[in-house]
Amino acid sequence: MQTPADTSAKKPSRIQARNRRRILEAALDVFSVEGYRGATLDQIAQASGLSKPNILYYFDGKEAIHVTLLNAMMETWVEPLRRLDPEGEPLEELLRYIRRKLEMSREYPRESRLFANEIVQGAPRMRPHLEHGLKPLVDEKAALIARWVAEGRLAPVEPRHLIMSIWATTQHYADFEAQIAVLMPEGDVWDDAAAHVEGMFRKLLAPEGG
Amino acid sequence: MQTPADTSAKKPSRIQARNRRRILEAALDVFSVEGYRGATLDQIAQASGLSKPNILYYFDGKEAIHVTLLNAMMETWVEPLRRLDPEGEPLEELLRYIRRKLEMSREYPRESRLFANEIVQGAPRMRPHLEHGLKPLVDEKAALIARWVAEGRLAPVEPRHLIMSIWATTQHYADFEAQIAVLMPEGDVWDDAAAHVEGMFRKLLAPEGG
DNA sequence: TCGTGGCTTTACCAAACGGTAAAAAGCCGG
DNA sequence: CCGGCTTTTTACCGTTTGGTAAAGCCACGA
Repeated sequence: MQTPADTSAKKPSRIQARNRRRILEAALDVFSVEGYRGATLDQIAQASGLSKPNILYYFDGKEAIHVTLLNAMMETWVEPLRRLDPEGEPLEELLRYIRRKLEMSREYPRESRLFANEIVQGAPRMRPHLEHGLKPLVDEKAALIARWVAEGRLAPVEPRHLIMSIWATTQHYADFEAQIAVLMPEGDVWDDAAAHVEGMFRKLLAPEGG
Repeated sequence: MQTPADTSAKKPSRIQARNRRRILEAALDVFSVEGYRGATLDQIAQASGLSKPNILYYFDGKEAIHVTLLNAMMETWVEPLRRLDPEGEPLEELLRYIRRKLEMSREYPRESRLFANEIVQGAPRMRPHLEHGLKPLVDEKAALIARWVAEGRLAPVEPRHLIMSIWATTQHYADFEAQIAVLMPEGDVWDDAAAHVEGMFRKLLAPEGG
């Protein structure tokens, strides 16, 4: 009786799980390239190998697919920041965070572009999530960094702008991949990027004349 | 006899110039938010105050408007990099470039987002321009920076990744404005950004223990 | 063997899309 | 105030869009 479209139902069958995964996989391909408005259900249908009505059997509509993708992604996306440890050594904690962030850009470029599209276009479907999910976390971690700076364990830096710089430099390699591919010579772009970014933030954050 | 749609014609009348400007202005609003596929001629028509057929009287189609915007923009967009002076003092030249770049993000956020949309979505209509217009310029300036580094007038840095970092950090404030607006406390975001970014790259680039 | 419930397809729809033809309305020098 | 042009509007067109109704398919327990 109840359709698999409403996630509140109890146990998804094996086939439901498989098809929902296939749809989300295909939708990630399409949304991350075309953006929400530019993507079409027909593209997602073709990419997933399912028919359009069949897709609407598993999801309540185009927007539901998009929202599902964004939510699922944000979980893992902010994980690295959440793991920034107040008990750890400040510089090493931040460098580890930066490394992890760059690694995620390399491993999940589609997710990064999905997010980039949503934000560039004004975050119409994510602003609540930003305000109630991301902002408190950023506030918390910014306060932590500010404490580290006050204790002289980090060079003086504006915490929020530091975080912005980290996001900007790391996600750039995924979001602007098309540009990178044209401008960078063949070779280990990601390895060079890791070395460059880590060196850059090490210089910025190292306390004293370390 | 000839329609104003083909730019190869001689003199545009006063009214042609005015309406083409109005269309491009409106189209910039729409394309920079929705991306190419997400934008519609009806939106542009409504935003410009002209009717849809009237818009197609001045431009050969949706794509022609988009291409016109991108070309017009790229001119001014790479200006700052082009002005990087081989005769100048390396650190000051680069910091001036960074300042100018951030200024442009503040002054032309729509243009930045137009570009961001195009690149995130794979640069389908701009790859030729990237290869034949931007790449040679980047190659030239990367060589210049490499020379400065070799001469010991800059701290060792990978030139191309340096340029990427500059673009990433400066454009981020325009492209992800929706996120910035949520996460940053009220106040001079742009002024703080300028101080942060300049300080960051000064530390990165200053030669020796300067 | 027969349902019965979960899954899939076929055949649609109204609205929105980019674009066109041609008539109507301005505009302006003579 | 007229004739010829540029500009604008009206009325469309074929296609694509997100979405729906309903019939068909399929495995499996009684």
